[in-house]
Amino acid sequence: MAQRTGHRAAPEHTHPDDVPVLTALAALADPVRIVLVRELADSGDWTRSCGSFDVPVGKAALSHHFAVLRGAGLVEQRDEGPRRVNRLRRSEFEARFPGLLELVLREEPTV
Amino acid sequence: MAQRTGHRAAPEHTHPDDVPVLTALAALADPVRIVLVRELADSGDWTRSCGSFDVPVGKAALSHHFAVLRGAGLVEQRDEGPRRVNRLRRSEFEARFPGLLELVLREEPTV
DNA sequence: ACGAGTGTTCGATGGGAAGCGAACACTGAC
DNA sequence: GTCAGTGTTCGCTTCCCATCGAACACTCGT
Repeated sequence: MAQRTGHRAAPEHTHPDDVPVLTALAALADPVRIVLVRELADSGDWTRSCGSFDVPVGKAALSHHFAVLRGAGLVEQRDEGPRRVNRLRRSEFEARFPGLLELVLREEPTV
Repeated sequence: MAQRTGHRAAPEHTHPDDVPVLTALAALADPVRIVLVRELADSGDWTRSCGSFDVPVGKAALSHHFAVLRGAGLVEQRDEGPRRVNRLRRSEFEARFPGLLELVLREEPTV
C-alpha cells in the first residue's frame, strides 16, 4: 500500500543509532566512499546529486556505494525532480560515533 | 648485519603516525580483529600471548590478523621465550586517530 | 639431542565485495 | 507522446581477503 501516486520509491534510510560499529567502519573503509563523504562535507546540504561526484566508477557502482552509505547512516537522500540529492548526516552520525567522521574528513586529501 | 645470535626475527612494526586512515579503518573493520583489540584492552600490557585469545579461527589466520594489527599501528609485539606477547598501543594510536579506539572499545560486546 | 609448545609461512580454497554493461523505471521538457 | 537525463537493478566477471591444513622455525624443558 503506501502512496502509489506514481512517485518513485523513497530510498531506505538507516538512522546512525541503529548502525553497528562494524558497519560504520566497513562503510568508511573504502577509497571511493571516503571521497564521496569528503566532497559531501564540503558542499551544502541537498546541493549534490549522485552523479555530480568526481569518482572513477560507473553509475552502477556509484549507486551501490550510496546504498552502503545510506545503510551506515552516513547519508540522507531525497528525490528532487529527476535527480536524487544528498546530505551528509553530520550531527547525527557524530552523536553516534563521536570523532569518527572528523577523523575521515581532516585527513590528507592527496595520498 | 643485525644480530644473528640465533634469535627469532623481530616482528615488523608500523608506528600509528605512519598509518593512513584507510588502513586503520580497514584493520578495525573485521569481527575477529575487533575481539582481539577489545580483549587486549582489558588485559595488562605484555600479558597476553597470541594463542591466548578466544576467537574461532586457527593459528594461521590468527597470525595473519596480528600482522594486520601491527601494520595498522594498533599492536606491539615482543618475543618472550617461545611465545609472542602483545600490547595495545593505546596512547600512540589515540594520538594519531583521536576517538577511534574508544569507539571500538566502548561498544556492545554482544551483538 | 629430543620432544612439546608456540608462531610463522606456504599453497590452495571459498566467499564476498567491487566493478562493468545493458536493460529498466521515473521525471521533466519539448 | 516522445525524448534526454538520471538512478536503480540484474547478471556476470574479477579480485581481494579470510580461512584452513601442512610444513617449517624457534625456545625451553628434560
